[in-house]
Amino acid sequence: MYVRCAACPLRLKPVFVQKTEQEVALIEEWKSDHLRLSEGTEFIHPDQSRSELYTLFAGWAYRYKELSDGRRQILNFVLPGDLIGLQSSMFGKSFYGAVALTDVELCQLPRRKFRRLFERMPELAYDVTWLGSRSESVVDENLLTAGRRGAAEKIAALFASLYKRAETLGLLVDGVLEMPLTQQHIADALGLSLVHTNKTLAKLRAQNLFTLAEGQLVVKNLRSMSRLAQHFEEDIAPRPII
Amino acid sequence: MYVRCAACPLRLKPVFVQKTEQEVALIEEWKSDHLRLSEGTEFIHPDQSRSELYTLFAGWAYRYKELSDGRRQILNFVLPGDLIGLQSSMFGKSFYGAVALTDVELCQLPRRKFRRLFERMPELAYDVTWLGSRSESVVDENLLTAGRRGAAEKIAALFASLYKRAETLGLLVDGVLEMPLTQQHIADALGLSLVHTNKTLAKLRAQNLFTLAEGQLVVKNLRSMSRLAQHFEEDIAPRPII
DNA sequence: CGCACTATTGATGTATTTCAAGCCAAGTGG
DNA sequence: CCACTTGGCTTGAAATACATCAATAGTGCG
Repeated sequence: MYVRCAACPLRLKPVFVQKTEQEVALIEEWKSDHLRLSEGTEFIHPDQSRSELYTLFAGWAYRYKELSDGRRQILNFVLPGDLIGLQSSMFGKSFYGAVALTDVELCQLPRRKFRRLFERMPELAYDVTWLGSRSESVVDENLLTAGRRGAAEKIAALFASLYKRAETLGLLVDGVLEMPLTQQHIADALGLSLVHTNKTLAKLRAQNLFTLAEGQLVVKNLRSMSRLAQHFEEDIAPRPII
Repeated sequence: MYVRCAACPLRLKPVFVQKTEQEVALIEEWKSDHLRLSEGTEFIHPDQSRSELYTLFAGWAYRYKELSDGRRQILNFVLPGDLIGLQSSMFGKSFYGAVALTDVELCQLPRRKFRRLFERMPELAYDVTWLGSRSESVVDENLLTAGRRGAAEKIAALFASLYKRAETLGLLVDGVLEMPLTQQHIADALGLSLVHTNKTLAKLRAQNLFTLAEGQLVVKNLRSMSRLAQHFEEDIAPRPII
């Protein structure tokens, strides 16, 4: 059940910076729990203060904010190896919520030990900062998408970006990405209505750049897809994992 | 000309965590230059690697990204005390650009000393991470705005947010905020066209929630403004400054 | 079976963009 | 001094992208 960092299969993937045994031992010392949550569980609540810092070990999640009348914006999707909950660790409360998109496993890193990290484990502290920075760069790109891309470009940019991230993580099986998003999630991530998302998806499918059925995404021509989206950023590798 | 950290007036403001003399000395040791740039200068260039880490000492700036056909999205506005350039310090290159909106002064913090910060000055490293997190939370909110607020709400949210930030910084003079944004900047920050921004501004002015003329913004009813925008976040204080 | 959730499609309404023109103030070169 | 440009702001009209309303259909589930 419990996954020890020393025996962690995720951190062995080539995307990640490989740590020494000693470093891994430090991380293991920090890690306080290995959580398994089922699909749909909200594990960080807006405006509340209970949440810890987590590394997503398996599954997908997303961060979101919403307006008081219910309009919802997904800020970014969280994939294995990503750190989540840094803001609440620093400010004591979270301005966003986070929800498991599939069943997930989370490595819990208690925030009460967070402050001392900077004195005792500077390497790790650096990695936390690095991951926080990368997370911001993802949100930057999503803001560009929401603000300045048209509906078709938005969808293309989202798919291109997820596909590239999944590829770096070795998550593609014969080019197929198991993508647990409903059209409502896609709409909420892109700032579109559900109906318009559906119609734009239909038009895009006709262009034959990708196939998407039953949660299986295959991008057949990543180059054209990226061109359509004007999306040219690659995922950063190697990167740290905690 | 050169502003020594020990004699820095900015850090004395009540918004900021007051540091001990010793801590300030450490910051001063890190600081390598005090730059003065004129309005319009781009001091961080997308995809390039020359930029350092900076604290904005005086003036306004903004971060932006753009698509290859010229569509531009302003990611956030940078006010005195804000840290900028963290991404380039971590990744070696920047995915965004940064431009001075007014004449500005920047405290330059060379990134070659950045890594060692974590070993030698853990307090400072913590503050850097803190400021990085806050920066992300600002972008989060801007993404919510771009994705899910209508035009009038967008403008109201932007003005409410800037006004609140300025207030915490003590930048208001008799309730007047000297705001160096053109309508094009507002449009680019909100994901609107210039024309629609202008027309929406006209409609909003008719509602008498604020006045804006010649770069002087006065929010007459911040409560109503925030309600219209559904913007309820306060700026975080006290906060660190480097 | 009924219920909830997801995808789909057509019709209609509206928000926003684009195009086009004009205005004003400030700067610049003759 | 003027003629001329430039940047920012403003306005109207037309085009379009996107949202909303409404209805249907398939799927899994208690």
